[in-house]
Amino acid sequence: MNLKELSKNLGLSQTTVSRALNGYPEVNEETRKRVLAFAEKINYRPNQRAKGLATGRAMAIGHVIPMSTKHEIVNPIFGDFIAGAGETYAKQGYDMHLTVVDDRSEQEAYRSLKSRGSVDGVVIHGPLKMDPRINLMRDLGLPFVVHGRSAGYPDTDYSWVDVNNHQAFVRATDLLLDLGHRRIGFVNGLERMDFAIRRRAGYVDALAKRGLATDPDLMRSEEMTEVYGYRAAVGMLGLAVPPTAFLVSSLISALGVRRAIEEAGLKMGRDISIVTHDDVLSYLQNGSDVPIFTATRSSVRHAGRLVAEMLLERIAEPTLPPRQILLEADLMVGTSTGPAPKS
Amino acid sequence: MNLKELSKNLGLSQTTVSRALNGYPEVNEETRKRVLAFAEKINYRPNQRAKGLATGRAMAIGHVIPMSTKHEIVNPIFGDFIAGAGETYAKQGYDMHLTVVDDRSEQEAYRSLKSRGSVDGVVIHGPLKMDPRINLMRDLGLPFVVHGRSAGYPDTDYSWVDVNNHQAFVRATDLLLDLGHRRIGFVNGLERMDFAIRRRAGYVDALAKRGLATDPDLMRSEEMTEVYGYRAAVGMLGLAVPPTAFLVSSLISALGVRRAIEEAGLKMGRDISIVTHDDVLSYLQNGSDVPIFTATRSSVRHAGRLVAEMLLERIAEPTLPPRQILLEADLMVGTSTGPAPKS
DNA sequence: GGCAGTGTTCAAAGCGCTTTGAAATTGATT
DNA sequence: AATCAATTTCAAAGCGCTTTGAACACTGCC
Repeated sequence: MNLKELSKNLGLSQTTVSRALNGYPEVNEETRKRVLAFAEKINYRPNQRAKGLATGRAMAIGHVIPMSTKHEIVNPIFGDFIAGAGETYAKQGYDMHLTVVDDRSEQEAYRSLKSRGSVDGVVIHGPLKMDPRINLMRDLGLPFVVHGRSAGYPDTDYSWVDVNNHQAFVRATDLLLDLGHRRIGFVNGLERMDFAIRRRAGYVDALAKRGLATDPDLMRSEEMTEVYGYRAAVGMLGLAVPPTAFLVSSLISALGVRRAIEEAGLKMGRDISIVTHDDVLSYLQNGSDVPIFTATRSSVRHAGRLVAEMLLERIAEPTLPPRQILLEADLMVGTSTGPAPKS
Repeated sequence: MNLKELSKNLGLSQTTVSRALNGYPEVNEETRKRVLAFAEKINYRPNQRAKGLATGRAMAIGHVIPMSTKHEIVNPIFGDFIAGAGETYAKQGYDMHLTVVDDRSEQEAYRSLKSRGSVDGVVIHGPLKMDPRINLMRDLGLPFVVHGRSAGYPDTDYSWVDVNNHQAFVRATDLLLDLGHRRIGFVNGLERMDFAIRRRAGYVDALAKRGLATDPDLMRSEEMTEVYGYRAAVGMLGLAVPPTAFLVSSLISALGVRRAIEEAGLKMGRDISIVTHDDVLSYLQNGSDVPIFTATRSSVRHAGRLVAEMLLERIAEPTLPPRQILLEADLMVGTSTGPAPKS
């Protein structure tokens, strides 16, 4: 059933019915009630494409998921982020449009979204340092919000929601240093990613503040899988002077680190400490009452909600200046940390 | 730039340009080349909504993700499934449409997708036993493919792609039985889900075949998180006669089971065995060369590709009879299994 | 009675595309 | 030269909605 038939059935013009349904004031209250009641009864819902064509708005938000052909990893935080954002979209009547692309054609994907008019705005995931997508979005005139930040652009130039990664990793490192650890293995994410750069800086700065130098043998950077965490830890534990603690960028990799530790016959929290970042993924809680891992914690789902809200706000008021939200991570003490063993 | 302007620039009618772009035969080859070249040059892309309105096809596939308000879990396999499906969609020019809904309004979400004309078909995720969505899809006349199956409907009545969960869990249980285990703790997923029912049946049948009874104390069913695996294992290990092996429905829960085992001072593969199901998630490989866990293995990403292919095929040929694919899981022996310890 | 103002409804145009049915052009055939 | 068929192009209608500008029906007021 479409608007035409609907209005014929009601003995009204399409105009009036459309206005009644969309809450315009120039409709008699009686009439509106009658229209709404009937529409409800027959379960009428306007065709989204036709509506979009007429209004020029897609009522949809685009998410582009790059799928590197090399390291075929799907970002594990993606599901939770989407869940948070999707909640907000649903509330405001927006749809979510997903595109999976191999990383070579990512820019093309954004262009295509714009020129085909499929979305009113996009979320930029996993920003790199000086990410070209930010300039691309500006050129395209497509509203966007970045989940994370992109060093190289002034922070106030675009809208983003980010965790204070630097601060979080300074605090995490400080905690380990306070416990007496001096050799801290750093198991970071891919350092083309902005977040990983900032975490590394936090780690390095915290060491420097106490006059400690970094040791390249104690710093790894990779896609954050469980196996990577395991390998990195095995490697570092095999050093002539192994670390007494690990600082890890993801709970998933931390699971791998723990595996390596236990395989080496060491006890986590006694022989060796771990601090990790925890994105509070729903299927991977960090323990229940007492956290397993001491962790910097920030919910990616909550970030998803915030990003979506900010983006919809920008779409509604495109002239507003860019907005930013910097979330502070909690530092939760769990059972994975303890004083450095006397050597 | 739209079709109207484009054709004006070319000195042709919209009709001809449209046909040239869409590969219709009744266009002079010269003309087609000229049109394609120009369109390429100015980077023209037809407006998707207008196209959809004119053709009646949305060129989009819907995925509805229920977000239970109670146990706020996002299915961890979702990312990988989407990656697989997205690949196929991209190849064939389809978009992906996501809706996040709380589970009470799930049916409404499907109705809405249909009546608003947002999608040409949908994928049904996480089917329950006798899942009402299957009948709903039929009523709506919306093409669909189920990822999994729904007991209660005849298998040949609808299209699905499923893993042979029963067979996989028979084999897994047999393996443990062959190793001499007699008390096998079963850490299953939610048993309203079809896959969990079948796995349970596999476990029960394998025991029965050897004349062994089930013990309710050794069977748990929950949402498959890490913490659940941990708690379930802790509980069972505390029994008067604890199990000597665990059969687990998800690698993530298996990580929790391992944690419980190690916390109890036991060694996995020697004191106690684990067999788990492994969905081959990209961020959670089951070890590298030698699997950590002995596991029944079936790639959810591959399933995503198959589901997408099947759905697009159904959309193209709606009169074709339903098709089914039953995937057999591999049984990979890792380091988590060994003979039952002598008691 | 005429006018302005208000409230309510409507016909028709337009969003950007596809597709139908007709027209124009060409070449071959009689 | 006339006819026919095949090839190529076009104008216009239509997809289902919104929105503009006009019309209609009241009311109250001079």
